[in-house]
Amino acid sequence: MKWTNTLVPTLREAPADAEIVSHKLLLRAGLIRKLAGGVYTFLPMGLRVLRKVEEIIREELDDAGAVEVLMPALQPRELWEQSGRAETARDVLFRVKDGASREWFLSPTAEEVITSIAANEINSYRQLPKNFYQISTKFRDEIRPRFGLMRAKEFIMKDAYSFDASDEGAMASYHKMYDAYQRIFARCGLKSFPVEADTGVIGGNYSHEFMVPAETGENEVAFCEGCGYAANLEKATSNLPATASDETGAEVEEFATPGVVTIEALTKAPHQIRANRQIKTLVYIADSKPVLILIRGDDQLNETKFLARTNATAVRPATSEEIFSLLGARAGSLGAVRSVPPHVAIHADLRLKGARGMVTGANKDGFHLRHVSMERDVHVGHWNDLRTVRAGEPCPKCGHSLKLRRAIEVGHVFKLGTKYSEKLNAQFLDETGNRKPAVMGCYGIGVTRTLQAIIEQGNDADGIIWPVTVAPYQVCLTPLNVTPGGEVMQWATRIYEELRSSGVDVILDDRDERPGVKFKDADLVGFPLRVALGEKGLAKGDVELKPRGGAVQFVKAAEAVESIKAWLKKAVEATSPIHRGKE
RNA sequence: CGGAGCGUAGCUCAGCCUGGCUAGAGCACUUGCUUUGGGAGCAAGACGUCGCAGGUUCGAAUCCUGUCGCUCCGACCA
Repeated sequence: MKWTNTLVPTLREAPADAEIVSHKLLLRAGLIRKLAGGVYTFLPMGLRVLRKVEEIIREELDDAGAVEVLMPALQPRELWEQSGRAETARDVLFRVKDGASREWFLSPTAEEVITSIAANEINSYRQLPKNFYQISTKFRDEIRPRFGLMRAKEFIMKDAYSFDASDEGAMASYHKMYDAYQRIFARCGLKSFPVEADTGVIGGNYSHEFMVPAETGENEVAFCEGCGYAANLEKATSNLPATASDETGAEVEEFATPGVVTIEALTKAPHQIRANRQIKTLVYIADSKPVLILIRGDDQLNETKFLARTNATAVRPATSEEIFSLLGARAGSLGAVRSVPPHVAIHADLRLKGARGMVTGANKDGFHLRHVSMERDVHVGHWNDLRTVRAGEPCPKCGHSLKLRRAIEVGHVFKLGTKYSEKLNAQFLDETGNRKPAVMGCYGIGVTRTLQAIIEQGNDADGIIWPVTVAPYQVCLTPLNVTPGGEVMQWATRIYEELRSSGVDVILDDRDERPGVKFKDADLVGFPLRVALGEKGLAKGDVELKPRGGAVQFVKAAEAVESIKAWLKKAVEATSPIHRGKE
């Protein structure tokens, strides 16, 4: 490709609405342009990267036995009603009506469609297992699009769905995808790591997210350097000792605490009750039913864990009016010992199990209770791990100290089970002639997000540093004098043609610009190898090879093509350290 | 949806508080000359519905009201 033939609108300054480095560089390097919040056009350089990431995904998934399909973005509303998600996913669904007022959803994902295909086309265990994938535009009405491609209303996702005859088969499919993901991200030059993820109402332990460490990531991950344990903070647990029981059987006693409405305030004089001796009482509404949640005073509720432990589809904190009408007291004086209506379920964090001599609200404004024993005084209906892990707590597997870090979620693998196959009748006949629902898994990769994560991970003050496997062009040929027919252009053209005919991805910067401009642009866009040709060098027969972020080396012009190919070969190998077990 | 901020040239921004002549600068763009190994210099030029609508006023980019859009924090995130 000749530079003057394509469009690479680089910017010296980043548009003011870009906040994080990868977003700025996407704009400055001319990869994308914004049409509206969360909606972007891919310009030639951006599209080339996107296609390369997609191609890596295709190669690895095909290799892992998945097959590509393409499902419609327009999906009939009725299908989503069948799965129940017309309601549960309503907030993210884009709805459109056709001329006959029929309602359609723009696909945010495709479990419904693929499962209906399976329901119609897969009838026998002989056809299983199957794994279908597609790479397509997805739509989600994100409340708040963010950071360019990181969270967009319209984005490109690879979604895959596996169908198996048995649970063991589903696990095998799951692990195949898990392994493929490791290779995909490694080949994209990304340092990524899998973490245990929340599985929501479906339950089970078979969900992993693939994370790219980044301060700007929207996820927080707990991990252990001792044994490799890693989990999304929404899911992470730790191995903390139980709450000590200070005291023996004294009766519950009310005491006045005027004006004290926080855990913090109760730790101070005159009460001086340590936070870990307090019970925090939270009121939530789970699908319109009020519930009490008890957490130790020094702990934080993990809403995701709580949601996963109820059968509710949605939970939210109760409003202050709801709290008052339920318990007759305001937040700050709440407790689960007295005046709790019998229909209200009480959930408690496991860390409170067996705790005695605790302090909690009296459900009477300005009063608390002391000498509270969880077992004796509180009717806990559900004991679960509901707290949020903190850095420094012992790893649940090996006891080492846990660390926390922020990360970008680029992929997710999930064992679904039979939830969708049951609702949408994706059944098959097994060896014995019995009708069974297929056991499903689903697997997503945010392709556009992955692209941005690569930039977030690979950049410096000069611009993007692309891994050679996904760079828009692997080589940027930079003649410093573009006079037609001149010696520099003659050499540049010859090398350019030879590289192209041997399949090297090369862009020829044939602009009549000063060298500084060309160098700055090449660095900004981030081509892995820049080959500069100037009159001075050519007088000695030399051209200059400069890897992005590396040192210059001179090679003879006549040997330039071979040197470039050799460099690329090494670079590709270095980016793909994980080799497939191919015969 | 709650909180905060911002909308002036393709990009970055000044001007607004304290209303006043023809609305500015840098970069980018066009033409010419010079320059030519890390975002050149000089000269000339083109580019604006000051987001939009209404109001106040002799007069509005500037003040007021409404509205739309964008960004950030929070809530939310199959």
